[in-house]
Amino acid sequence: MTSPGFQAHDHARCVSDGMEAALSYCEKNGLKFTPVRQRVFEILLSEHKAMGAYDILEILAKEGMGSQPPVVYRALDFLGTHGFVHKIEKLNAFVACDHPGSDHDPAFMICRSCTKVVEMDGSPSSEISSAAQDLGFEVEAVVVEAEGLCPTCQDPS
Amino acid sequence: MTSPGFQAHDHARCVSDGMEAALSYCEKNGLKFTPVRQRVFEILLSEHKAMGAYDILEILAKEGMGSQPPVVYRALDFLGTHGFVHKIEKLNAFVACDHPGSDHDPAFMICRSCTKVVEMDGSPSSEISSAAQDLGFEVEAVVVEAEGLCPTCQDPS
DNA sequence: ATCTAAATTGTTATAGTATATCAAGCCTTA
DNA sequence: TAAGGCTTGATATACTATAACAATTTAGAT
Repeated sequence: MTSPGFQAHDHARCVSDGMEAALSYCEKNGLKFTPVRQRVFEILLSEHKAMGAYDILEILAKEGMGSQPPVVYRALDFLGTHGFVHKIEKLNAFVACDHPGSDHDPAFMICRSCTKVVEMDGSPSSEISSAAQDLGFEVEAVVVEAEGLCPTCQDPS
Repeated sequence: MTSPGFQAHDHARCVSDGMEAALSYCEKNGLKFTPVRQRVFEILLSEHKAMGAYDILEILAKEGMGSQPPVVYRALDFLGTHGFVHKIEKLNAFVACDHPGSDHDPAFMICRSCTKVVEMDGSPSSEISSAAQDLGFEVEAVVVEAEGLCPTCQDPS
């Protein structure tokens, strides 16, 4: 599966494929993909944008699926642990991922205008690992977040 | 000035050199390096660790330099704008930098055990720029934060 | 079938991080 | 010295996240 980047694409596929991948991953691994967890993932899948936990909670609340912060944070914790969503540290917000379970260190491009987020593939930066090695530092996790303007938002067309 | 990395070093020099560099930069550029700003910078220089805004505020308060959040956040904003400190997004915390004014995109190694932070030099990751170019994304700022264990903390000596 | 243990959810409360707003003070310079 | 701009003081509030414990559901063992 290749990322559509910032281009227009058949987004319904993103949602259904992502959901299916997660479902089958959970089944294979004996994980409980409960209604709240599914719904939170679906909400995040519905756009390639980062959403705050409280934005998600608001939607859940309207649908009667729980109205207190722990509900959404617990779902996000589950989804994050199993690689279905990632946190964007720069924004204190969350995005869906479509590589369930893979233990990758993601790297992101974040448009500061339309807030769309694209996940880049490939382990970020051998430069980091070599700098770390020089200092004897043992890297366990890496946050890489590039903020800027997506093609559409560069164009005032 | 080469970074001492995670090694022992004459830390008094870090503080005095950092302070001096900031003072002269402010003088050159007509910036007001007021007492609160200086003190906040000094507090952050005093250890190569990230500190939360409220930790800093607590120290300021004890010294009678202002006891409300805006005091410290405004100082941090000033220091950040002019490149004296950086925010560690992963920790919601701040570290001193010793390259005043340089408009660099810093990259960090953060020890999760002792919380020491080392800033790496060199623009992080040409891999990011090339991936961005492929998608037509215009990068304005990059966050790179590697979390792990420093040499000392790997050793249970 | 039923009991038990573990995981999940509900709920309340609170901790931690950050900013908006407006009033007051201070420098600078014209 | 008056005017304007930057800096600080102070109050209030918004936003993000977790602790703690009770209630419920689920899955497995007997």
